[in-house]
Amino acid sequence: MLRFRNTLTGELEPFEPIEEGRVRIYACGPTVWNFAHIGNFKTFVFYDVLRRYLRFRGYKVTEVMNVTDVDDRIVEQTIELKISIEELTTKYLDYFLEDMATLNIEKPEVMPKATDHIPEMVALVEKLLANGMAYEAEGSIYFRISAFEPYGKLSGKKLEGNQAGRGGRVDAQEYAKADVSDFVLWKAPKLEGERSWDSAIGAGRPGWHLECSAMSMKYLGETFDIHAGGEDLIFPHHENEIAQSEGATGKTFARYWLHSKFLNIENQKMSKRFGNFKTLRDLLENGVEPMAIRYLLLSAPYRTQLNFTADGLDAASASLERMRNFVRRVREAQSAPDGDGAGGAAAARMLEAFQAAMDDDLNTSVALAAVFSLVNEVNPMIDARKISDADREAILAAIERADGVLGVLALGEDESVPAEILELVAQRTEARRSRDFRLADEVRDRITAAGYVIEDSPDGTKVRKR
RNA sequence: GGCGGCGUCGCCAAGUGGUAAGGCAGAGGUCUGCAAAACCUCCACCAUCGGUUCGAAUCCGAUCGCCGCCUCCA
Repeated sequence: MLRFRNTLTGELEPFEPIEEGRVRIYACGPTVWNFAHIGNFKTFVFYDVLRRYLRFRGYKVTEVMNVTDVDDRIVEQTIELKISIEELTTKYLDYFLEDMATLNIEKPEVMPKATDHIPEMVALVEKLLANGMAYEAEGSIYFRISAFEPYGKLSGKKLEGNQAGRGGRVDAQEYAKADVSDFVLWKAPKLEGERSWDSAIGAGRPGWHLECSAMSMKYLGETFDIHAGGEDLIFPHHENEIAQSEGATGKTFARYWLHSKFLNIENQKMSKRFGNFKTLRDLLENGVEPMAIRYLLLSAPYRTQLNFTADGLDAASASLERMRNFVRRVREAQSAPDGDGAGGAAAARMLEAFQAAMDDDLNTSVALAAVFSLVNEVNPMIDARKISDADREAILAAIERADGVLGVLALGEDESVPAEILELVAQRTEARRSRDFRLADEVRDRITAAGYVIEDSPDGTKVRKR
């Protein structure tokens, strides 16, 4: 039985979608004003594993990930650079999509932009104005928290003990509010050159939380299954989404709330101030392979704080290498006609353990351990030539199925070796045959330098990338 | 001030009452012309102190240390 830890209750709950066989997910996406950083991608890889696993479990998945293309930072940035919102956000959205592909993150079914949904947001605000949960002040419109009784149910925060501004993040633009805790739904323009939209509720632009409520309801309905995000969004973002959504519809907004913990870099919070702020591109420039990054990001369960380190990347890379070598060995294993089926049985056990682990709130650490158990069981069988054709197929199918969720092996990738390299391999084989090992080693060094690895085996010399 | 999380092998990291998964790194060995890959063997008194229990890394309390959120950071 698949279970998730629901932030709303703190409990591990059996997952049951509203509609049989289909899951509707809303995942908080990027604000496209800059390059996304590695911490962002911990969360986005989590979303990806979530959707892939739901499909593994037979569900049809509809995931909506919003693209925030208007907010304070974007507005300030465009004014400073004297460019349009479109110019800035299109550029960084493109980079973002590239980065997602680099990390083998599947594209969500819907990626709506906030600026394309202004009418939906305005309609939501009108609804809240009509039922008295929102009010206008100096041209802006605010949500009246005192009008929504369950406020705080997600984050467990009580308004009394909560000191607004304690974290030093008070709204710099000082909007007028009836209560410090109230949040803005619609912002009247305050800055020179600030982009605003004319509407029935006045000229302005949407507040932070509004887009998520409007767009999730549009694409997923007033109540949907899973709402996911980073832990920092629990309060105030998701708390406010609940208030304005449920305040408007009177219905449960999202049923399961899943939040991923942040990562640290070398045991330290990632921050520009500490100089340890890393974008995906920074890492790639330093020669880190993308799949090692993905592997590291999912090597710990999404709800644990991950320590992202250079050593960790090296270890991830080596772990991946072991997995890839295993797949290659299984593929090339000589068929044993009298195999006893132990390989196939091990594959079945792996899938069972893998599913049990993932069923437990997506425990990717244990799921990876299941895969390595298979590696550890089957490798000796390969050495002993006990793998039959049926075993091989079962093992490869099981690995493929698991990697459909993990997405780290790139199984379909072209592994062909260029002719120049094959030529060198032939030269070396010739040198070895004439026992000219000096020359053979020299040639091997050249092959290594070109990024290929030589392996001599009883079945002949093999060469592969990297 | 309010709310919450965490301290497990050199590193990463599972395990939430029955006696420590997995990966990386390391040591020794097999195989190899040498390597590589693979295999075999080895590698943890679970922050500290006290308590509950037949039994605790796991529950309770205290202490020390680290971290997150508290109005626009995933």
